[in-house]
Amino acid sequence: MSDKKYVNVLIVDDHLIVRDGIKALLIKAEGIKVIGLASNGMEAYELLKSIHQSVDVVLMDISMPEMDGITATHKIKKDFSDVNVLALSMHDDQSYIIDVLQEGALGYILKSTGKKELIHAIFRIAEGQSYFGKEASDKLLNFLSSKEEKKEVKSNDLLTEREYEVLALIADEYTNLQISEKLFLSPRTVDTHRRNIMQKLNAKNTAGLVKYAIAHNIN
Amino acid sequence: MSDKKYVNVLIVDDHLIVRDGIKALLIKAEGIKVIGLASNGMEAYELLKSIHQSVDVVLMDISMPEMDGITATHKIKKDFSDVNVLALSMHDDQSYIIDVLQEGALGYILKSTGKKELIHAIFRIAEGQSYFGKEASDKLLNFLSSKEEKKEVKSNDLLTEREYEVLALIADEYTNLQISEKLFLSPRTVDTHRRNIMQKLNAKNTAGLVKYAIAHNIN
DNA sequence: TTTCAACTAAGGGTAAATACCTAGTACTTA
DNA sequence: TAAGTACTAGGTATTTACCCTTAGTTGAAA
Repeated sequence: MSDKKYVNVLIVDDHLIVRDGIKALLIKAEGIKVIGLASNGMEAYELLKSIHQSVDVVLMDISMPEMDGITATHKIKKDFSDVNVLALSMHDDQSYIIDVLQEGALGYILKSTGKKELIHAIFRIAEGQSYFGKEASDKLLNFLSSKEEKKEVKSNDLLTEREYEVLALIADEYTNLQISEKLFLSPRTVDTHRRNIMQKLNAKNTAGLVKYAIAHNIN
Repeated sequence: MSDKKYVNVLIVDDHLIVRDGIKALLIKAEGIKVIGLASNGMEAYELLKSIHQSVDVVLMDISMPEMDGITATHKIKKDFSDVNVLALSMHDDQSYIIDVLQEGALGYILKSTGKKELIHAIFRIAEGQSYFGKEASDKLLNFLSSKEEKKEVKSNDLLTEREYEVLALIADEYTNLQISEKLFLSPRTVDTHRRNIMQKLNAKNTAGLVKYAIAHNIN
């Protein structure tokens, strides 16, 4: 992108107002051009199929319906490795940061970041360099200094259809028994699903499950 | 505001990018002027102390640190009753909608709403009329047709300091026993707090508590 | 065609949460 | 000074969640 005139940006966020807002923000920034908008990971991926040659930076929200930002980043880097991803999230949870960076995002900043820092980050990412907001840096250092690395790294499989279904009902305050009735399953099966989900997500209990469900828009 | 030239808007949201984004959005809208920004309810309230005469509409996010949008709306309508509030949220949970409307907000729209609808809503609210996005309308009808009205209405007390503290730890995946150790309490006391919180929030179990905690930025 | 993942289900536990109840102390407010 | 609220904590019980393990079926992929 060294000799291009603009950094071409694709904004991915499920909230229209946020999307339009960031677009309006970036329009006034010199050297940046918003060339696309998508409301979820799937849409972004489909859009990139036709315009990936002209996209320099994807501004990627993490929590979205249809396809979340982490999955989308994975698919994008797999198929369009020349497109750089900057994760933009409200969450400063260590696991999201780690996850999306493992999928190939070059940077991570919070939505509570200022306009200046956003623009700076976009230019950095466009050059193929990394950029982390303060919170992301802290969490990263925290992660690197802990010994849990391997454990966490290998636990990034997505949930299965059935597991998503069960998780959604858990987050909706259903008990295992109620879930089993709703899904025509044995309570023991629901119990098994529940514990499998907990293991996959490194959740200690229901609280952890619900936090994941909300962050990933599962419902 | 009938003979003013502009609808003066105050934007309240905890995410700087969202705040700046909406501002950039509205700047291009004819007849609307963004005259203030605040990053939480407390800041908005303090700001209104000096400029409430010139504010027509407060665009109020629901989930914020320091002081959430529901509490802020309450304080604003109490002290500056001529200022109209339009709630702007990512959540379409019935309880938030009901809560903020009970505190005096005139409208409720989601962040997934489009720019056009946002601007339309702002003009409606500025005129003292109500405006609800589709999702809010649906939930409202749902609420009105249910018989739980009184039960829900009377259960809007805020939690106490201690209860917030306990709730935060619950959402952080601590068990009652761990919480009791952290706060130097008897496990029975934590249990009592937990059940009191559940009653106040109409939560059925831990899942309900965590959902509330996240939506209200308790941590 | 066998290997694997997803889905199903159960035995046999322990730990934790949920429910209903009472009750003391400390502090504030009417 | 009486009433109320927050905070504390216990008794007693049931229900639900959580843990470890095994295992059958199905369908898809290697």
